[in-house]
Amino acid sequence: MSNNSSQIGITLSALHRRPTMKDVAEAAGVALKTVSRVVNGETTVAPDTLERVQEAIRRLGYRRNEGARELRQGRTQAIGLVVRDIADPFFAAIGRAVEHRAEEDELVVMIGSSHDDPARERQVALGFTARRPNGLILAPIAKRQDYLLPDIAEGLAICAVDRPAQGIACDAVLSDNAAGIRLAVEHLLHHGHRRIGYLGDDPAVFTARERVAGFRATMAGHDVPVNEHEVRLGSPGPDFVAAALRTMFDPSDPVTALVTGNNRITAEVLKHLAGRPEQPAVVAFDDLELAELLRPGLTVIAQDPVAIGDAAMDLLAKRLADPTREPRELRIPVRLIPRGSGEAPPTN
Amino acid sequence: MSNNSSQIGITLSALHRRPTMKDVAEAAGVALKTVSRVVNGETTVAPDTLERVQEAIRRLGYRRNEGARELRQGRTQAIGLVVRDIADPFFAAIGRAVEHRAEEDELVVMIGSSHDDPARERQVALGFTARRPNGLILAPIAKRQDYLLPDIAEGLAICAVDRPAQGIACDAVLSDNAAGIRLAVEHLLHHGHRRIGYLGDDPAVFTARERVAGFRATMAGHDVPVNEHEVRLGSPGPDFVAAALRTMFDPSDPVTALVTGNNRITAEVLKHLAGRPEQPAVVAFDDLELAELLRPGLTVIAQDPVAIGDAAMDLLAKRLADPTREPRELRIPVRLIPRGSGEAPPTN
DNA sequence: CGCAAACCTGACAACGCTGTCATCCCCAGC
DNA sequence: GCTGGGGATGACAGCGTTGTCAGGTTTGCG
Repeated sequence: MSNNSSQIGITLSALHRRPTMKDVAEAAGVALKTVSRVVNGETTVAPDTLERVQEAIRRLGYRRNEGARELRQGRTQAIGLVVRDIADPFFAAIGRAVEHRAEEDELVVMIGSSHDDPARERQVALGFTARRPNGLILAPIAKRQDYLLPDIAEGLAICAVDRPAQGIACDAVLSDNAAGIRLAVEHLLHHGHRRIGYLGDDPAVFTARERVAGFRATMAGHDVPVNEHEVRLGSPGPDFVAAALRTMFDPSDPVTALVTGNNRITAEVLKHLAGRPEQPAVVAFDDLELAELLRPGLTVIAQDPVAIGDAAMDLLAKRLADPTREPRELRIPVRLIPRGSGEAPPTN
Repeated sequence: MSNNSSQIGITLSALHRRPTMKDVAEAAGVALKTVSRVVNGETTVAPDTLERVQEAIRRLGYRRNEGARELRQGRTQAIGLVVRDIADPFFAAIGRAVEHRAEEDELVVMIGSSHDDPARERQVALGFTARRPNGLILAPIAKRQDYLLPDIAEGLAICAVDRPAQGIACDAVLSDNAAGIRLAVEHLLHHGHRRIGYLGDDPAVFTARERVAGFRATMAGHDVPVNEHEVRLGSPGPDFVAAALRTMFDPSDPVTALVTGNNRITAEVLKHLAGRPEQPAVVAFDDLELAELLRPGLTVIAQDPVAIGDAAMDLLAKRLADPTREPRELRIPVRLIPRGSGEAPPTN
């Protein structure tokens, strides 16, 4: 190796070159192709040849170079996973599911976060597709994903999660956002609340739109009027939440319950409520880790990220098997986990 | 393409073959090698040639096949990351840091979980190294990692995190476990506690040993006697925790404070304490997401997973630059986040 | 004008593997 | 003894890229 010269000082096993099929073939006294047959478990190898080759593989510690194999075959046995933030428990759980399924098929999972930046989404996704993976699972942030069109044309299977993709025809796995909020609202209505406030994310976000629509639809379906100043949408943050709560607790007509539209808003709301006299019933979209430790308890609408990841892998497999199939949009059910909040009648 | 025949029904852009450098070269009327020069930003290309090639690249939508490049160069521009569970917030945060650094260097991150299974650790790690990545970051679970010796000999940079690796010489980045527990104990001692219980993980776990050793050392350093039945080590779980608490709250001589050795134990302890009359001061190793929402507050020893991931990437870079350097073990400081618990004097 | 140096370009091999096809051998069957 | 067929093996090309080296053209300068 050329860099041996710069490796002065290395003692014994100075940077050994990996054994290749060629090395194994020489050691076993067979042709390279025969080694390939053995490595790939083809059955047309005579027993004693097989034995000799396997022995040489063991002796040299040979392992197949997947990169070379994949170049030859035109596809990398891998799945790209682009999420908004892998440190977000929701996406981490999706990642776990994807990884679990990938392992069964001996696929490598390449992971990256967009951190809600459209340019990064694109950069990370294209960085993955340049490796020619079998599939790409993507939590879309950018307005359009049409930068993936060439990859799709070339046979890449794509599945959107959390939000649908735009500008490309691909499968998608989404939570049933509206139904989740319906569960939350009906839980509160059922226990006697009528003055219910809603705090949601910026309506530019797809899921936020679906959730607030679910809120309005459910309230309307039960003939409960909604005061517009009790439906507040904005970027989660202390200022937004503080202002929203101030309006909702206007003494002339305070709400008795709150529905929060995502976990960042929930956290902010709970922090604010700790310092306020009003203690409205809160039902939150998104489960919180350790929510069962909170006192009072917090009733939540839990998404099912593992089911989402699983379903996404299913859809990828189906698309790889039949690239012509119609793109499908799957809705994963959410469920209400009652932990006390909203189960007492309104207190004012 | 051979599979065009099976693609009956595809309309317009039936599975296009990706353009290669050869295609670009033909389109631009230059040699393949010149395209390579342009793609790699070499400066020895005449301005008008450059222009022609770039135009052809744009027109064909050419993107370099990283797999082929990496085969040629012998290394995949990638980092393998094997953690215990990517859905664990601690490892997810390490993942985020690694990914962030990797992105700067245009490295792909391959991620996988061992789920505390030595065989899986090995399988996942070897699956990654078969792709010849630049580096591997590993949270060791298996007794020994010597299955990686061939990869090391071939130039793979390895860095252990969370726990040291065994059977191989490699860098490691660990939390300063003993110092963390010292902070916890001294926090309690400082506020008047003397009867302090310790609940830790199974001593088979490296970090658990370091932490309980920190507990004993600190108590001894302050001349506070330790009752053996108040130091309980075992696999986190309801039964273990319930039994441990029963002993510690023995009416004849109950503890007034508890130190918990990891987050699973902490969660279990808090659940149990909610149903008990005793309300000892708890200081926990590992921060909990949303711990600030808990009432009463929970003082914690927070590890710094982002710093761990960062440091691991640093060490990999240094090792790649100089494969002969001595392996180093880095200790990342932890810090105490006071949130109220343990700040009042003992109540019994 | 001549020659070296600098610059630009391309032919070719190789990275490690697999697909295709050819070859060889052995034995059954006539 | 000859042919056919099937099983075992190997030679070779090629996946898409980059490193090496050689060749050709231009420029600078004595």
